[in-house]
Amino acid sequence: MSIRVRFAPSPTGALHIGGVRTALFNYLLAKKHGGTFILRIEDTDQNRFVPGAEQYIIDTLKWCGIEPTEGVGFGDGSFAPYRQSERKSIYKKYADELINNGHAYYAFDTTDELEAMRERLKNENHQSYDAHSRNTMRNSLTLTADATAKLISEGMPYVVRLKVPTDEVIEVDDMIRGKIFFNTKELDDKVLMKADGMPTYHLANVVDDYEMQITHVIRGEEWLPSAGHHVLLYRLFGWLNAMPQFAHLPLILKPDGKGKLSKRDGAKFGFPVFPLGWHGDTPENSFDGFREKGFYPEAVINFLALLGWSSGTEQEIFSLEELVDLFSVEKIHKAGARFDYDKAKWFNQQYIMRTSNGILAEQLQAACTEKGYTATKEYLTGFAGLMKERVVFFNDFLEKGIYFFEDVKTYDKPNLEKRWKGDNRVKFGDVIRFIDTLDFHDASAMEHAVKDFITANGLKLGEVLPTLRIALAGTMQGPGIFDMAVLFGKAKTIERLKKAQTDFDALV
RNA sequence: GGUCCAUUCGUCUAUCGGUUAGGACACUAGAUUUUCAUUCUAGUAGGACGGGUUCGACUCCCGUAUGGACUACCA
Repeated sequence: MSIRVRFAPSPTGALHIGGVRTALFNYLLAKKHGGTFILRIEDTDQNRFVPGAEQYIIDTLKWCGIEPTEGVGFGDGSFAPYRQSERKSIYKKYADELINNGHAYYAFDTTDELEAMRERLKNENHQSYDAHSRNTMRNSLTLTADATAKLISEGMPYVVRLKVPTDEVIEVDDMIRGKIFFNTKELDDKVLMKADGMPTYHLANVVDDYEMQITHVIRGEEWLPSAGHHVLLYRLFGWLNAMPQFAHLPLILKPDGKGKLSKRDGAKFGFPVFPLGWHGDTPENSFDGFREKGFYPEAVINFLALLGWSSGTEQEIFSLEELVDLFSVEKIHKAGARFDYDKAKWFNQQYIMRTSNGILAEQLQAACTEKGYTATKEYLTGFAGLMKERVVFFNDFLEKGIYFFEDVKTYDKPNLEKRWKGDNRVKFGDVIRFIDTLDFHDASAMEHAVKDFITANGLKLGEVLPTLRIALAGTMQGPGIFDMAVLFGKAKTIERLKKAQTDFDALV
């Protein structure tokens, strides 16, 4: 049987980076075995539904290059619909089946009654709606069949609850953690159908995974505690032989290790926690994502893949294809992994350095257009070659390399003051005139010629060279002086040098 | 409180009973360079604790501690 996995997020806002990793691991398992990767939208909570969230999920998967083979936004396959809100009647059917078999029941308790029950049980270990307390509540177990039917016909709101059997052991076999056991006396009577007619996660998830013939459920560790309920449902439905294999992924933790990474941590720690930007209704609810920050999707994927998984080798840089090839659920680490932004940056830097100058030039062309810069492909190719080892984010190219596109507006005054004096200052014009006589094609030849000229004229390399750099770039940082000069061309270089000479005199 | 999960350098991890416990990020130092970056070299740093099992334990078992998740008509 071929593998079928699903990524099943809830459209309650921007997709968290942890969700992206869950999607990635599902994708990797599917691709590795030539299986099917499904996107299912779990929109059963009408109160938390956020417009645009579904599209955000689709856009994210596309940007990351981990596209599902079927599901919302990716084609119908043969198991549509993939939106749970469109599958209500299916859940109703199965809930009824459970009720008819005595495995579920109607419950009419109001919020107040539920609170009173919890208050009453405060001093006991079982504070929940379970085998201990259900006989004290208002439900079809304590009411007669007639009374129950009457309440329903009168329009009394009700939920359907799972009737958890007493004192049985449920075994969950997790691919990452091994066997986990739950005693049903610790399990509560989970709500299966809500008063609004929508199923809860537990019912919808199990029903859909069964109906969609899911073979492997890869999801976050937060689902581990309710996995017992899920296995119970498979058993009660008689689906045990079709039950998927479970793999509960370790959580992605905050950098300080205190709890799982949450969306507010982005602002708190100063890095993105979302793949793409999100425009909420208020500025506080709007965030930049990895994409806006200047990350490459390949770097984000690589980084996320190694957060909780390792190939077992010492290789760190993996293409998606390599990840697919090497992936195995058994190699997933058990413990939670802290989010390490420094490492994420390192990955991005690696990807930028490994991207060809030609491709970078194409990407830069678009960025330049946005900023109103005009530059030839040839110029941008040269620029990319000079700058790519000096940037971490793609956005750094135009920020750190602004002087490749605009005139130098400010000079590094402290560093200039140290050198703009004596012979260096006096003979700077001579240096410019000499440079003007050179051929601007070979940076290394220029460098030798200028250095010879400098020493031959009794000047110091350590004084002249930095001033040339500041003249051309305004800053002490950046590519080789003559690499820049060649790229700028003679006219622009000489123009900048001459202008700088006047500016320097005014400044220092 | 209860249930469940976890625990190797600061961080991400390798190790599937016998290793000088390896790599990467970060950090420090040095080399290279006109600067920055890249690159290279070197260094600091680790098996939570206590019991077992075993000839031998980071590795298996138990306990403790610590951390985490869950404990909604949210997912």
